[in-house]
Amino acid sequence: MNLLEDLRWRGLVAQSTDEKALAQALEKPLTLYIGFDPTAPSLHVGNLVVLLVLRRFQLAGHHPIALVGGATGLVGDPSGRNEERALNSEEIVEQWVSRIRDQVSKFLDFTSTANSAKVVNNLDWTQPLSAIEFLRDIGKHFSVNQMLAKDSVSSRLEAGGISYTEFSYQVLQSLDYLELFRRHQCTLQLGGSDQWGNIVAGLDLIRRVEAGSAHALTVPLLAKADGTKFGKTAGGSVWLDPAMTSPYAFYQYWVNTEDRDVINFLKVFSFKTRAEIEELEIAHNENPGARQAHRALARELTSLVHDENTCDKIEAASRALFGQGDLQELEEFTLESALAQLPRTVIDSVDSIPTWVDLLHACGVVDSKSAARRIVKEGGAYLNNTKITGEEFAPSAQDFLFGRFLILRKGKRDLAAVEYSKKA
RNA sequence: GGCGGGUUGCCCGAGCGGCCAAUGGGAGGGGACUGUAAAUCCCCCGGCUCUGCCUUCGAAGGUUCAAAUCCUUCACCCGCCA
Repeated sequence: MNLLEDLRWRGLVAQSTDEKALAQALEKPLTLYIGFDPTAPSLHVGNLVVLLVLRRFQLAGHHPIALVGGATGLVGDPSGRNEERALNSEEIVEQWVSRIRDQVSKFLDFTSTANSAKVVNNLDWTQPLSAIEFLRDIGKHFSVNQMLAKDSVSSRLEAGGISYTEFSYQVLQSLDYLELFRRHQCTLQLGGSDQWGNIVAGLDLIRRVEAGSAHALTVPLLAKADGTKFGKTAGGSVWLDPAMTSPYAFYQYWVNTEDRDVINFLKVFSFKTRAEIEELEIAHNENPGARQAHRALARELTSLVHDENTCDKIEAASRALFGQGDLQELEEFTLESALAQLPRTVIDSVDSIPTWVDLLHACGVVDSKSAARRIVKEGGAYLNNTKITGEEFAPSAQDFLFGRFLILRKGKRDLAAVEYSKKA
């Protein structure tokens, strides 16, 4: 199965320019790129879809370029939005660019001699360009009629308007493609399906300016079976940055995937072969309760985005904390490393231990003490896996496992840890 | 520029002087059932030093014993006419 067939099987192809031409071009190594605009300090799992497609291309022998939009991030892409974006300051964008550059780099191979990856920043060629040059050399090739016809623009015109700034976005992105075509013979741009218009605009520019031909391939927006947005939880996006979404929470996000999504997610995110995934599908259908496919998905992604060692610890933690076994029977070391993955708070005295409500709040699991009290009232409060009642309940010194730890649980799966540690 | 309508809790949306922390839906949370799944059913859903107190209904003032509800000014949005 070749790359394109594999992508199609995984449901990763939304639209492309002439299929035959693209398939033919892919027979030899080519250079391709994807852009990521710095709209946040970190990428999230939604960005992962297309980033991993870039990785798939590299694994298939092609030359990947990850473009970080230091320039486009200052302008704002109107695609898929019905409101004008608030502009971020240059300092913020610059900071985000460097963080996202590091993040993106983790997924690509820069050591390969045959097809090493590159990371570029479009500010490098946009910055030196004067407004007059931009208007004369680039702007002249764009027809406003066509620009207005793009979905991203026309839908905004109906929805109340668009600034000249965002209207110009497609020109900047086209310039990127042209630059990469010139500098690196880049002849394929990937992107989410909402990027189709921007990508095609780039193809036109390349054709006009360089009389060159290049390709476009878009990846569908990932849909969940229940119709809700992929990659969001109650707390917001699931980020790749471990400081923004803990590796434990990241792992849990995948383990909690709905049954009817799990096989699809494996296709989209996993680098397992078709045969391996089909095997997991059979296992899953035979015994969904075992969650084999879920665990495989969570394991692979956590190892990839974080690292294997962290993933091992999280798995051990999950087994320990969600297992049927008695917490008292766990080894201290296992418990300690399990708890290290959880939101936690430290107390330095067992003379007057705060109430369960205060401790849960201190761990940051709930926003307010009222919320914590509500949990107790509703019967969803646990200390060391034992249900507690009474809003005033406070743990006692004997409750500390190994004299050091308390495990707080809210509901079925929301855990937090309290550690007793004397002040030095 | 003129006239009219709007701005309510995370979102949508009722309320139009006291019975309003504010109807209803969605999202979210807890419970039951399960499998750390879905669906379903029940419950909760501003905060706190919690039989009470504090802060919320675009912003700031005002009328009143009492305002999300009335008046004034300001900001933003949306219609109709120019």
